[in-house]
Parts: sequence; structure tokens; C-alpha cells
Amino acid sequence: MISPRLRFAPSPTGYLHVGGARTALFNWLVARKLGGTFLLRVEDTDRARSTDESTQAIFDGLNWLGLDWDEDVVFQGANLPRHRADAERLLAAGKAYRCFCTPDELSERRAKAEAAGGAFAYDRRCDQLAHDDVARRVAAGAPFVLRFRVPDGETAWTDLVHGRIAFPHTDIDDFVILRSDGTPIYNHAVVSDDIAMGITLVMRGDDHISNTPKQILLYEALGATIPQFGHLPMIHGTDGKKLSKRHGATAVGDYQHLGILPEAMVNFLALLGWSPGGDFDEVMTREQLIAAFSTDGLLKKAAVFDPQKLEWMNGQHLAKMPIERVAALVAPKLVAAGLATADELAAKPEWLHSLLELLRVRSRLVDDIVRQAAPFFGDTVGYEPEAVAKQWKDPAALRALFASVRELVAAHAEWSSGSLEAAHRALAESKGLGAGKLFQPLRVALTGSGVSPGLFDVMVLLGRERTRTRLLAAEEYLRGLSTDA
RNA sequence: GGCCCCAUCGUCUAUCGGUUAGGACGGCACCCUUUCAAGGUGCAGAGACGGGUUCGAUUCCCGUUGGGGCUACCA
Repeated sequence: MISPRLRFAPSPTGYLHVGGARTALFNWLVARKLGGTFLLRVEDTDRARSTDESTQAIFDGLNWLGLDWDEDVVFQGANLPRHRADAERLLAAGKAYRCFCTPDELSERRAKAEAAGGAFAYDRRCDQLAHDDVARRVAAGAPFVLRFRVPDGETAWTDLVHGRIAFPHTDIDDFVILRSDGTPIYNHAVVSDDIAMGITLVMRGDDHISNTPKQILLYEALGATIPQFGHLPMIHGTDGKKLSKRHGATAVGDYQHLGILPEAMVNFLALLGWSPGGDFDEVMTREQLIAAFSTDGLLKKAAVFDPQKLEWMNGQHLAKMPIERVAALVAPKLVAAGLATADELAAKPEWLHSLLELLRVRSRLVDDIVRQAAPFFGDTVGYEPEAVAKQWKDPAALRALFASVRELVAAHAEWSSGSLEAAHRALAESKGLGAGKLFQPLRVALTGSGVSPGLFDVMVLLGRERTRTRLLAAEEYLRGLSTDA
């Protein structure tokens, strides 16, 4: 497979679905791995359902994931003249024929066939029409569609993931290729476009397997070279059914807003339906994926989308990526949360980086970082009732304890985590307290919560002055508790 | 109904005839420890079923069952 040309061909009728994103990803991976070309074609021929918003959503999703395409986007709708010309070429060559059956007649016959328990197949009645009869109807302006005349025989191909797949033609109807309004039907438009775009490898979901023999027949009738096909397994929801909105977030945009990183999404999706084989580190960068990728590792079985594993993977990427990128991602969200202004953050990049180092290891989603960041901004903190109830059971004693800490903090020369810890341990010991008996109440005083990064890392980030004011505030709060009591 | 595809722990997967069936997520336990994470260690957990082929089948073949897809003048 030398320099293959591939394409991702979504129809803009919704958002970029994770299944579609994965199809795009595999096409992209093959192209990047083999030095091929990855193209994007928007299949907007269903004008009733296609929207500009959906088209934009597809572009946005692909861009976010970093799946760049190599040539101008092809809009299928713009190729209508060629679709029609190709269909008429087939008619002229005797490979297609006019069918005057109306949709109503067809659905009636279909209903009748199904009621009788049989499968409906077009009976080719219009292919039996006499030439002058056809001419008369055309002259009279009777509407007609163009149907492809399926020859006797069998169509088979060697699928890149499934191996040989064959369909006897007895199972294939004389399918419509051109509607009565002159617009093409999916299979015809796809083949016409794939030929025009020079596509050499068609990779798509395996829900297209049954379309493939029809398309191959069209390639042959049009005298074109048949591309290679590869049918990827589907992605299912946790209940084993085809992934749909019922399963929650299914659009890549949903995950973007949830705080999933594009590299994590790409990594996760790549491992759904593909494996490099053997033992390997599942956390991979885009570059590592390209390096490891091979169509040999494509799986046949449908995979269940596991959001938990996606989040785990996101946490892995979050922990490994350059801290500057984390900062770039989180800063706008801190601003949006009202914790700081962009200028304030820009003024102390090193402080921000230290904070993020502490928080990212405790986070799976980007937004988890934001949720934990509040205690590090502003002069005051709100106390979580549960934390107060659990850690501040003896207000009077704690007030005195915090006063001692305040003295320690004011006098302590080396403002580093290790040094502060040693000093506090000594303080706890001098008071006859276990370290935890001092640290946990102190954590609540400084962060308002019973959960936070290492206490002395917190102090370092807070700085001496804010540490002092928070202690004061806590003492004040505790005074209130004891008078109430 | 017809046609097609698929089938290893709950989930993602390794295994290309011979393994105590390996890893990862999740779960549980323990370690680390000032909390929470992260990290480390350990435990539980799988070849759907029935026939073949073979000295030997998770692996190859057939059938059954189960799941999925397609079956439009949708894409």
C-alpha cells in the first residue's frame, strides 16, 4: 500500500460522533503512517437534514482532535452534475434503466411482501418495458428513477480487516442510483466521488459492509479501478447496544467541554478497535500512535465505549504533558470561575505552575483542577461544614493551637515545604499531639476543606502573609463556635 | 423474515496449535502517608455451547446460541 489516498466522509446531520471521530482517526493514522493523503468530504446531499452548524461542528471536532486533512474539503453537493452524468453514462451503456414505479407503489408492494412473510425485492418490471413504451412515458413527462441493473453472479472483495467477504447478486436488488428529481442516491454519489478523488483505500464503519458490493458493481460499470476496503467495527454503549444519545455524551464536543484533552481522546479512540499487539504502554502521544500503527492490528469485534477508562487516560495525559500547556488550558477556566484575572495569572507564571503541579496529579479532567484551585486564590476561604464538624471539635483548644502556629509561621525563616513540615512536627510534639491532630485542623483553617494537596506545599503557595491571615480568620471563626457553645 | 459481520475477565485487549491464558481500566486489600490523589504490591475475575481436524485446541473447520449491522427515490 504505497501512498494511499483516504477520506473521511461524514454527513453533516448532527455533531461529530465519537464513532465518526474514530473512523476519521483511523483514516488519518493510515495516511500519516504511510505518507498517504487524508481527505475530508462532507456528504451534504440530504439537503433536508444537512445544516451549516453540523458542518462547522465536524470541522471543529476534527481540528480539536488534531486530525488535519490534506486538500480542500469536498462538498458532495457541488458534484451533482457529475453524479448525474455518471448515472446517465450508465443508462446509455445499458447498465442502468429507467423505472417508473412510484414510491407509493413500491412501498405498497413492499408492505404486501412483508405481510406475506417474504422479503421484498424489486421485480424489475420496468426493465421489461418495451422501448417505445419507455419513450412514450418519457415524452409524456412521466417521472422516473434510474436503477442499476445488477448482473448475475457474485461480488467479493478482500477486506482489510475481515478478509474475504462475498455477496451473491441474488441478494442485491436493482438499486436506485438517481432519484426522479435527478439527484444521486448515496451509493452512487459515494462511488462517483471516490473515483473523482482518486481514493485508493476506503475505511469506514462495518455498517457499510452491505453497501460495498453495490459500490463495487458501480466501480466496475463505470470502468474505474476498485479501491481497497477496510471495515472497522462499531462502538457500542455500556449496554452493548450501538452508541447513541441514550448513553450520554457521544459528541466529541461533549468531551471537550467536560475537560477531556484531545490527545487523551485520540489515544483512547485509537485503542478501541486497534491494538499494536503484545505488551505495550497504553498511554501514547499522537506521534507514538502513528509510529505504532498498522492495519494488521485492526480488530473485528465491536468495542464498548468505557468513559471511566477515558477519564483515567485523560488523567495520565494531564500528568505528563508540559506544565505550560496545562496552564494555557486551565488559566481561562480559572478566570471564568472568577478566581483570578488573566493579568494576575500572567504576572506569576511560576507560582501558577507550582500550583498546577500540585493539582494535576489529583485530577482526571481539566475541570477537576479548577474545582480544587479555589483555596489558593483570594484572601478568605469558606469552611466546608463537614470538615468543620469533623476536624474542629474542640474550638477553644484549636484556637490556642492556631495561635501557636501563627507565631511559628511569623518567625520561621525558611519558607519551604520541608522546613515548615519539620517545624510543625516539632510543634505538635511539644504540645503532645500526633502530627495528624495538628495537620488536619490546620488544613481546614488554610483551605476550608479536609482534602487538599500536602499541607506545607499549600503554605508555600499561600505565602507567609496569607497563611497568617487565614489562621487569624480561623481563630475568629472558632471564637464564634465556642461562644455559641 | 432474508443477507452479512462478530464472539477471551464487568470493560479494552495479548495470544499468530503446546502459556500456571498475559496486560490495562474498574473493584477489593495492603503499603506509602498529614488528608485526597498519584505511586507500589497483592487478590478476585475470561476462552458462550456442541461437534469435528490434530499427539495436542482459546487458536483451524462446521453447527447451535447470543449480539450487532443492512434490508428506502436516508446517508
